Amino acid sequence: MVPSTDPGKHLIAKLLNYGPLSGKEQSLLVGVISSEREVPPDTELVLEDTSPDHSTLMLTGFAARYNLKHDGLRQITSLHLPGDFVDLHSLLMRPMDHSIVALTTCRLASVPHEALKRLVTQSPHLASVLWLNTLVDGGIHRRWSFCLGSFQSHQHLAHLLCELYLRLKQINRTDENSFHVPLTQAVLGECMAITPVHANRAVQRLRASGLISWERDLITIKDWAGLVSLAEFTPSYLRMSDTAHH
Amino acid sequence: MVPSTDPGKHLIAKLLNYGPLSGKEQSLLVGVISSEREVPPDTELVLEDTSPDHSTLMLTGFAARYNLKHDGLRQITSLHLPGDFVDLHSLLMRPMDHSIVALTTCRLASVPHEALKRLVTQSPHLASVLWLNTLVDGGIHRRWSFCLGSFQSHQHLAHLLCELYLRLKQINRTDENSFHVPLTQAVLGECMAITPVHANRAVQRLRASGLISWERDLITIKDWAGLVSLAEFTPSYLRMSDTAHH
DNA sequence: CGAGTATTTGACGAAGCTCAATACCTGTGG
DNA sequence: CCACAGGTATTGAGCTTCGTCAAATACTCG
Repeated sequence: MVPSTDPGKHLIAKLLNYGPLSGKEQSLLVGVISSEREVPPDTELVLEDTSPDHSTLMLTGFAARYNLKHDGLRQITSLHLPGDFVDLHSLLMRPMDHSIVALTTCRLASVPHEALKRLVTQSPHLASVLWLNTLVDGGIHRRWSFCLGSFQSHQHLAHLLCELYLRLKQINRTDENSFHVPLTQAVLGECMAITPVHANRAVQRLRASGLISWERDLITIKDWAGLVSLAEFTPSYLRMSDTAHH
Repeated sequence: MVPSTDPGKHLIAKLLNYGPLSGKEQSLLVGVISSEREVPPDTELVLEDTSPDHSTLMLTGFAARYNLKHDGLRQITSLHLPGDFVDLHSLLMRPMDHSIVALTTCRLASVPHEALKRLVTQSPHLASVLWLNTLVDGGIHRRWSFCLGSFQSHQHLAHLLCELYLRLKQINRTDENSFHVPLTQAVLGECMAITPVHANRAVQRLRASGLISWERDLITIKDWAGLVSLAEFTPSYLRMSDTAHH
């Protein structure tokens, strides 16, 4: 397997949104990234109740945190894109209180906890940047709770698409107003706590409203302002300093 | 106003669950707690889009984080009890992406961000403990998302009661199997994203099942195992080392 | 007692679920 | 090139949970 030219690229880009990082800090951080590997869809990356000794960084693909209900229903509590740590919190908070699964083929890297601990002890600034990274995570969780509680399915889907568009734009995975979301409607339903059938109806409602088009896994936003308005979307919770809001 | 005998008491007790703290670390932390005050119910403690220069610690009472939908609906995304920082994250993540309100009369203390920053720079261990505190917060958010998405109202309420019982027990605010929750059913409904009418039906369903009794603001758990089972409650996400599980 | 708030109850409507069937899409082997 | 298989998307009909609206009861404090 050929290693990525720059495994820390997306991570650094994201962290730079949160504040400046010296060249030294960047190289310290990139220096602890190792064990690059690729996994097929549906690979369980981290299981509930385990205590990993490393954190996993996404290089390519989509992954999700989830919890299972006793009847087998899977509730996805967050989606992860390239540049995201799927389990940075496992550094301090063990064992895991949820599982993590690759939703597509994913290229991953590992960061040993031991190396991370050395890093945050030696550099209070890097520590605060990583802390902030987990805080933004928490902010996204709050927003998902808000959406789960407050929105009807089509509004919720609109919000999810707004969030995904900006997060993908941040890592250069958008093209104009289009982006690829290689997830089934069933998986999106698991994010929004609705059935595949109803997720489909939400998709069709957004299509019919003229706000988006959606063919295969390619989503095109035809009316960003309209989508934002429908979703009551306010991007500040994503902490992107430079988001081009069209 | 008479100051508390020990404003940091509940906070320290909670943090000790996460790991040992030296006497010096404890006194450093307690040392930055100041500006004790009391506010009446419905006081807005922190407003969305503002950037506080201090974090607020709960000494007594109940408070909540919330977001507003455009139609005025208030979605509560977390509840805060004595010993909780309601906005520790505001240290690094500004401006606020949600508001915070006192649900009852609350006694509060402030911790200047400047002092906190000095603390976490000087003591990597205190930094990691405070980081972990925010991570547990995030874990609670994930669990609330899970409950919002997966449970029917009575199960969700059962889960909320399990969580409140343990969190109150941790700060010695329980008596045997009873505890006071001075919140209206309408407010509990805002936590679970259901209407007051439906929240009431959930309460009655739990009463009818014989799992709890509930008079005024006094809730008594008559069958902990049954409540836990109904709620599919697993307390690990609260990170209480010493929780007596009955 | 009386006003204001909180809880409770009932009848009906709406959002989303279940079940079942159908269409579509992609890759595979013949 | 076609037929097929498996997964994904789509559609429809009936059902459940929860919302809406309205009214009645109970509790709290002055």
